[in-house]
Amino acid sequence: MTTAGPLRALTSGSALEVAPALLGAVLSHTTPEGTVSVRLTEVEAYLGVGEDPGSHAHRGPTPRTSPMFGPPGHLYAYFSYGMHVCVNVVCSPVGTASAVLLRAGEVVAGLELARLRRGERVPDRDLARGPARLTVALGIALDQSGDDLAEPPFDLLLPERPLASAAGPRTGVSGVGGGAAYPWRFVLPGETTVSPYRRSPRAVD
DNA sequence: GCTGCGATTGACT
DNA sequence: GTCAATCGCAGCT
Repeated sequence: MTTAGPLRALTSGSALEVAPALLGAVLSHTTPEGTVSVRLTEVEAYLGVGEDPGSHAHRGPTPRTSPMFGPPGHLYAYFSYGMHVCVNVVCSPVGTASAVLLRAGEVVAGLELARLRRGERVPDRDLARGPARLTVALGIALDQSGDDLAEPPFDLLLPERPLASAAGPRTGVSGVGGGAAYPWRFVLPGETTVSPYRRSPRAVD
């Protein structure tokens, strides 16, 4: 494991390079209640303007998506379906707007606090399985969008060398072919905390 | 100004 | 397996 420093250099590349490198990384978030750490087991890459119709940045910056156009290594959080918050790591030079969506992970520290946030009856492996669940387990709020992941209350530890990963179709993306047209979902093979694949309800064949 | 829809989840049949 | 909940944003009138 290294500190978040190298993240700065790492995130100057394309989301397609950064996404697999983030697998196995441990993201920590500290609040007055305590610290929760999640080891990332599943991520998804999103590119910028004109490159990726599934990306929020596809049509250019808006107040919501502006953090995606900001410096790399920062957080982009957005509100979805009227009730869920999902988090991305911005990983492109200023103005490029590519990012990596954190889809699932394994809670490796702060288990009790994560259980408190997610509910006592939730199995441990489900605590951070799914993008909105991961956000809740970490206690990240919408107003933290744009914050620097290399600064407190955050910490991001990267694996010393990239782990073996597998690529697959993106989930939850509508349009022709659904997410299958963009195989930019990366997982750690064999992990039990990888979220079940679900095609977008509106995907078109 | 108004309408439709989404990078989802959890509850229910 | 199916379905409702819920709201900000993009696109259109």
